[in-house]
Amino acid sequence: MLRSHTCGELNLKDINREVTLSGWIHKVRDKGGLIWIDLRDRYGITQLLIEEGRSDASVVETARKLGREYVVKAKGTVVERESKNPNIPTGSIEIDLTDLQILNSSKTPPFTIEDDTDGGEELRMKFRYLDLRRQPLRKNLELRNRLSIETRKYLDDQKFFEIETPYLIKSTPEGARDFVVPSRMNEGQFYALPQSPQTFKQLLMVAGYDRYYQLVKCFRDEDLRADRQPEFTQIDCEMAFVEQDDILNTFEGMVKYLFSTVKQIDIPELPRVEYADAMKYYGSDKPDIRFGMKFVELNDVAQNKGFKVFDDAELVVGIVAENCADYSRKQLDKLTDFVKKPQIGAKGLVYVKYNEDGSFKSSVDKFFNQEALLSWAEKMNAGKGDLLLVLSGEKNKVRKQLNELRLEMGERLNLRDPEVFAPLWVVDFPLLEWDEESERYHAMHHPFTSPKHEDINLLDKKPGEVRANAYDLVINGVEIGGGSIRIHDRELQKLMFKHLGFSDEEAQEQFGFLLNAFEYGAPPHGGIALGFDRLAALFGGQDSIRDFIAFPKNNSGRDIMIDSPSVIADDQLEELKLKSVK
RNA sequence: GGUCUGGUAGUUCAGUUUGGUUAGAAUACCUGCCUGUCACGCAGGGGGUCGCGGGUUCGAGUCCCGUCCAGACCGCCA
Repeated sequence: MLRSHTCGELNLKDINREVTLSGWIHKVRDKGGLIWIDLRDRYGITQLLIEEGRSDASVVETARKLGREYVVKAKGTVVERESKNPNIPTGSIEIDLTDLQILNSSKTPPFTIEDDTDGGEELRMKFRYLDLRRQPLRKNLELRNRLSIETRKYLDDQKFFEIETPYLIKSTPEGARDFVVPSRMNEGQFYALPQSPQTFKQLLMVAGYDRYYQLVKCFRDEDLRADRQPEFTQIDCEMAFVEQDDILNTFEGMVKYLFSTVKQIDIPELPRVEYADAMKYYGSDKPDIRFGMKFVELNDVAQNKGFKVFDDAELVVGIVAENCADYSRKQLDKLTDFVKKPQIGAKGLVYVKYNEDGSFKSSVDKFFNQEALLSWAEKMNAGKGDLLLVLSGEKNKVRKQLNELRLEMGERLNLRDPEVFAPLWVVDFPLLEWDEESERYHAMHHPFTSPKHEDINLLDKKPGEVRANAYDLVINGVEIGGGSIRIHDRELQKLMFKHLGFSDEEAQEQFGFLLNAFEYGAPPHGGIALGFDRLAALFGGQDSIRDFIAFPKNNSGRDIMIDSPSVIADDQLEELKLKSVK
């Protein structure tokens, strides 16, 4: 027998029990006459005890040969420790060894297998199987596992049906770049890996499976980020015979359920914020509402006072940083540099200090007297001791810039606690979005999203103003999910394709299967997809999804452990007709 | 495609601003001592293509040019 117990379960109730443990050598503390060994497995650490003179000589001899990460089998008796360690669950006992066998040796690992490892990012990726031995990574995967189980439980309770959809599908020009797979049996033709099972789940609705879900891998050949991987997992859902509220309520329920079962946190009713308001008050379609600092537009009090920068601006807008009037010149310069970074692109930053004595000190004192600045403060609901930060410029740009500044200030003022969760729905997204490059409208969500009924007549005249039955789930400034009520009418779908610049032929060629299906009794339907990796990272309090995926890719889309992607052999290429025989 | 930051011992970093003797620290590793450790302690030891290529210079880890790699971000991500 290799083990009778794991390394995480023995305690005082097991005293005198004969046990066999197997695991990895975490640490050896050889005190001369006494040797302690920390034996580690997935479940925890148990201390082994060897006493020179009393323990078997062969056990002492074996113990002195051990190195870090050796795999051993250890037999002995559970005894109470003379000096206990309150920091670990097994800290009151140790195993008085009678037998110790080396099951496998190990090279010295290139980094320490500790919670706070000395290993750098790249090295840990290369030896991912060692990194995964560390407790923080193990806990992340445990959390991910918990989330997937609870997600399935909730959806199963709600009569959802998990159905797998194919990974080898058809490439379409809309959306992200596809990963493609050559077909050996169909020379010169390619499959695409799904960016999402979108059309298949809609076809399942036509087929009558009115509540579908799938924890599914999706693939997008786009550049990576801390929260973006080329292959990622979605909780993909679709429902038939529903309106927007039915979907929001169902998945609001799921969000609450997950927070309650996995994090023991009660989430109150989710606010529903219109896209236009999110942009107006937060400058973002994924606002972080853990803190206030909402935008206040200042055009009426700040323009026409002789300050040309403001007078020429489409929008003058600011935020209030509470109790920051004592910011030094240096701190304000740093904030100015921050907004002037090329990635943010503001021309400058106007500040107004509302001093404790009621006076104002600003970067625009030349143009605005105390009375004028007081009117700003009143409009912004600022009090004594507060700092007003104001940007101006073209509306969409300045909102984006102030969003960055707001998040930065939230960070500086510790208002973005990773253990506080503030989910919300952002609703009424625009249906279409102008794309400068291709000079046509693109679907903001995807081409199957239905327009709001009352806005359909705007499609021809003002397509940019048409709102969609589309919604995002946003938590702590992270887009966790998005969905929409779909089009289920063939003619409306054809009309949408027309507005997206598809000819009838192109629409038929690429999405004919869907349009055809809509002729056979498609029910009203809609759905949502949640980014599962992001959800796990959010629950784990981290910004990067990488350590919530067992084997992630690096910044360049490479797996540096297995060294992929890689070149393939000539005969493989020939077989796929990707290379002609010389 | 772009911007920024970094690459020095097994590992994590300091040193580069202002070129100058034998490139340091911590940790890991090895040896010895140590009977209540648990970040064990003490003493000693080994360990370097300063990412790579070129240039400037009497002299380059340090300055210049190029290049590769990694990370963050912008573009991109329906």
